[in-house]
Amino acid sequence: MKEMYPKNGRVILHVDMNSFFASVEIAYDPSLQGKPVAIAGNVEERRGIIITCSYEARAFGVKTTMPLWEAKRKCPNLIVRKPNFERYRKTSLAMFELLRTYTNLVEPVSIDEGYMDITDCYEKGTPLEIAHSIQESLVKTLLLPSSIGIAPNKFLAKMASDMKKPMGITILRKRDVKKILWPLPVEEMHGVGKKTAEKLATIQIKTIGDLAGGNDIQVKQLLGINGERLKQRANGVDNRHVDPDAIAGFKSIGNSTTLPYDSTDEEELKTVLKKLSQSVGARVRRKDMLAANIQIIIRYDDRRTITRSRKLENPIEQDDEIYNAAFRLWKKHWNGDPIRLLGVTAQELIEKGEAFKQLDIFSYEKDAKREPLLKALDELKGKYGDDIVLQGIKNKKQPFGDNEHGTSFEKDFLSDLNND
DNA sequence: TCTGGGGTCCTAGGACCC
DNA sequence: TCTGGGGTCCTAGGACCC
Repeated sequence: MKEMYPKNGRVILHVDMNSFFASVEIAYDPSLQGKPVAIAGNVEERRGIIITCSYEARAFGVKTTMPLWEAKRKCPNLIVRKPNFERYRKTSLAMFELLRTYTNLVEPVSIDEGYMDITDCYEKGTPLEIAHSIQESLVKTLLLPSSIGIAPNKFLAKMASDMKKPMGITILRKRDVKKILWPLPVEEMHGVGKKTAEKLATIQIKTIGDLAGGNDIQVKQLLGINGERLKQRANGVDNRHVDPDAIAGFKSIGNSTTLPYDSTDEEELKTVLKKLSQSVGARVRRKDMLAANIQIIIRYDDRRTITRSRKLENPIEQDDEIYNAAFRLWKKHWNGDPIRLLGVTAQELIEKGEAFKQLDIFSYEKDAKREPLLKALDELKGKYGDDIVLQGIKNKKQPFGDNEHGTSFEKDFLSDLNND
């Protein structure tokens, strides 16, 4: 059984929790067991939509993103709960802790799914035995159902976990790709949405098999670099590693809200912006980070959506700083039409420690190799004043470090010095 | 009576520098 | 007088996913 996979191949699991939010609510309130349960945003408002729902609700035709009124029409006995994100985050942490008892090579992808590389876990059993053990533990300790895909790479594992829900375990071998994946519509592929499927249809690519055998040049012309990747995946090829640190380097923190009604009321909108800025600020500070760029999102009553962003001279973290940046963007770019949704996002996040280092000019002094530059800096400072020199460094963006930017800056600086 | 909120990655054009 | 090409940064938007 242990020869199930080639010696040099990998064994990747994709663990996907079934209707996670609804399952967590049911785990907390067992009286919901076996009933049609849905989690919906804006429960009181006309704009509530289904975020997720139990399989009992799905049997009535209730689906994710369906407006609440429609879901209730399809399933009059639907039990509707508001989302409890704090609860889901905690449960998610517990779930990933459980996965890490099998291997450290666990890569969370979202709140309710992740990849595991169990290639070196053969002492714990066959891949199938390990998957069963994980699934049972998740039920026993957290009362949560899951589906698991077993495959030689991430893409196939992801496709496999989708095949049997709920509580499924599916093995997808490379040699099964032709028989199992190729007949499926290309839209079933992870990474292919409606637009990409439409584009592919123009060159007669309708199934995953069509894409696998598609003309390289045509596909690339149509979809760019993504086309090449998708074609490889369609052929069962995916060399991405399971990276446990991938989630650590998150790129942005944002909050947005759909207003109860479309609004042009400046005071009202300012209050919303302020609230959003506060919540973003709290989250940024909790992570000990600073934001070097603030973005706002405006969605108008006709669903037209614009984003406007601004890079900041100095990274920020405080609520009022974020609000000021957001307000200025809003003031400048709002065309006066009724607004349906507002959002504030902190981008280009840097860790506080890192930010300090970047501004710490004296770090040069610790590095003997920087001696000539340090002298040059002193000379420049004497000539133009500290402020101007520091501003010059800032504008170069990459003043320090041993990378190529640092080196080129060093050259720039010295050549400036010689020319002037 | 329509379609939430949290993200990531990619593309493309203009500014600017060399 | 006329005028190249490469590289990076910034900004905006689109596609996709859960």
